[in-house]
Amino acid sequence: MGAGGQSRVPVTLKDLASELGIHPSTVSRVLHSTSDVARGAASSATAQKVRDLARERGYSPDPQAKSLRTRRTRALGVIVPRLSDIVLATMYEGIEEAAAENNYSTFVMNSHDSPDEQRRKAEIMLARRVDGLILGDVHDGSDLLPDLRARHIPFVLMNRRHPGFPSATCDDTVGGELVADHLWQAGHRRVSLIAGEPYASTALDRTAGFRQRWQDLGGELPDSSVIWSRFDTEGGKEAAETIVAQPGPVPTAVFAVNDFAAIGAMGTFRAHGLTVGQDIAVVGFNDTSLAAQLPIPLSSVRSPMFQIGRQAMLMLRRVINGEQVDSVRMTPQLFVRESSAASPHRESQRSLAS
Amino acid sequence: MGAGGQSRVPVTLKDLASELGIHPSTVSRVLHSTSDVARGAASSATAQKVRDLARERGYSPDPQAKSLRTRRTRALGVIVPRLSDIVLATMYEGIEEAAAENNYSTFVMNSHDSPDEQRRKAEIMLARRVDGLILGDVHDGSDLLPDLRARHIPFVLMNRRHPGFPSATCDDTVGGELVADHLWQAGHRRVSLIAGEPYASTALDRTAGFRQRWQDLGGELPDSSVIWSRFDTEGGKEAAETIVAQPGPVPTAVFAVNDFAAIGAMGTFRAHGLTVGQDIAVVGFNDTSLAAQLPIPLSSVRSPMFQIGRQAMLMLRRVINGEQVDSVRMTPQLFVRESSAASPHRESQRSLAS
DNA sequence: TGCGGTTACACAATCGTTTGGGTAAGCTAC
DNA sequence: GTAGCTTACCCAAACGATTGTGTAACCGCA
Repeated sequence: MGAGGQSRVPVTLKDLASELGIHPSTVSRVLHSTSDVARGAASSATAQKVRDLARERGYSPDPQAKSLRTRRTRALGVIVPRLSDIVLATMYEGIEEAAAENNYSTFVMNSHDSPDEQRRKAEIMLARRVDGLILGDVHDGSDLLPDLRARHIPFVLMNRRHPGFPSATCDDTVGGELVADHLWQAGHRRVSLIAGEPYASTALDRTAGFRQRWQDLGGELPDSSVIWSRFDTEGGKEAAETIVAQPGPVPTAVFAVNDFAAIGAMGTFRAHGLTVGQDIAVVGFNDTSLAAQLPIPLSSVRSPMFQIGRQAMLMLRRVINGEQVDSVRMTPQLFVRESSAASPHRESQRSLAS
Repeated sequence: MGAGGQSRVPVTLKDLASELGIHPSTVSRVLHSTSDVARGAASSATAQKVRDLARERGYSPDPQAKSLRTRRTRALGVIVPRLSDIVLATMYEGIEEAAAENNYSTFVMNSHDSPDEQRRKAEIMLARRVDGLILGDVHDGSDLLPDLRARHIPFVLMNRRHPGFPSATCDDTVGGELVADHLWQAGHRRVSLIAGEPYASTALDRTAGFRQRWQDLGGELPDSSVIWSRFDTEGGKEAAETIVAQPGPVPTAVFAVNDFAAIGAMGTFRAHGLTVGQDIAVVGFNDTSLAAQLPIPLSSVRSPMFQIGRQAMLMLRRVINGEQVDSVRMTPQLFVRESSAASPHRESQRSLAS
């Protein structure tokens, strides 16, 4: 039987009203009024009877009818490249938690990082009349954003930022700087970057942060040492192949802007006879739950993914309520593990066995 | 601007009707009729004018108004333990694809594998008046299921099955058998299982399938060699600690019913000086994208996660339409990689260095 | 006694669709 | 010429909530 008792056809305001011999509008006002005294709507005795009966019958207002009248659905649309990316999935968990706390529900869709799909999915969400959108897959120079703004649609960005629009992100620039400091202090001088997708602000900022700090420290980072790649293991693998195939000595350290790319790269290095953590240092980004658990634990920059999701939802709520909001950039933290704990070998001019 | 042209306040049937000087109901019938001749509702000339104007104004019917009238929301509820589990996230991608193809939208929520939360989230979904539920987190002996059935709520199970209810799953029993065959043929005789959570049919079936086949082959598998654990890396790590701490020789092979548990276990074995793939074979389950890319590539049973998600959605659609459906169990496939490619050492009675 | 002010409700319109039932006009058939 | 059938529409009642505007009844008070 449980708490619900809800039958197939839900009970309506009218049902409650006729059972109590009063008008539906009175029931509505009682159940609706935030203050516990139903302000001028009903006597406290009636109010109590209404509330008791509502509870007993398991009344829950029909959201469709409510939305029709109020023009608010209390539903949000979330668009991410793919939910099977644990980074976005974790952010979504933050969104869901904050949404549930605020009586919002969320639709999620995958755009596979394709601008066309992104637009299509956004239109589907809007056709559903969501109250606002959280976009987790903005591309550099997207034309969807100004479009949405022109149509006065409430939205915020998540994970990736875009100038002129509110976003909840990790401070990726700082994240890149942390890695530069760490590798420099460990004595590395010859490094390569697995830089991610050039249309994503995460990749751009992490790379830029690293590069700027590295150069400030006196390091060199030629363009050829910055390899753009996909964010997954396959992308990291390919980038690592490129790195080992380049003329000259192999770098003593590699910074991959994503843990999965880092894992892919580790596999490749190992296949080429390099021991990660000894012959070559590897640092990832996001500190996904896997990083610390890998056979060779991976150094990684922890970004507060769950909190970013929460923030994004809370920001969107404020945008929906017509408030002005500022972007937030949450501070990351570097966790150094075995994959980059050692200093580079002296005889680091060694070339590959293969 | 763009394809939409949709302004802030969407255009309604009445808008179109008054602009054409006809009645809203006529417009509705024209836009509604599936056959391209609007059956008796309007002349083909009028019908064409209606369709043209609808397209031009970017009309899209208000789903709330429609639902209010039709008592169907074309929304589905999906409940999973957690979306940051790539297995469930991948299944969800399958659901989303199939849902989009059928003009359904989906709400997803995380239950964290807690029966209380599962029930709470289900009630939230039902309060939203979803047309049906996909449950990806059923526990053995759940009382929610009969409850939902008594309330005539359409639902299907996904990933985990439960006797008497329709589900889309991997054939986990076969999966376990595949691993037993593989390890037996490779010459292993002393194995341990990292068996997962005992309330999940996935864990139970994979374990049972392995165990049955192993015994059929003439192997022994004492209860003490079956370690129940969480599905994540941490769980795998702890289970592996238990295994190496047990009296007697370390097993030559370990089957973890989940890739993440397998990865955690690999880390532990390595920390104990065992080389995975040489001193100890490890096999995982699900063949997540990571498995093949690990520094030591992980043997794993591939379950068609995406297809399971698709199937679940298609089954639910049929349940919603009042059809009778049977459970589907999709066939898994074993991929043997370095982590279990070698045969056990001769002098496998060796004990740990630590 | 009568007046103004509250209290405690009821009434009805409205949101945007869908859908069962009209009905007027035109045509066919006899 | 009219019965009967189509064609091409219109009308109005829902669906379940919210909300602006009545309005009786009652109270206090002069």
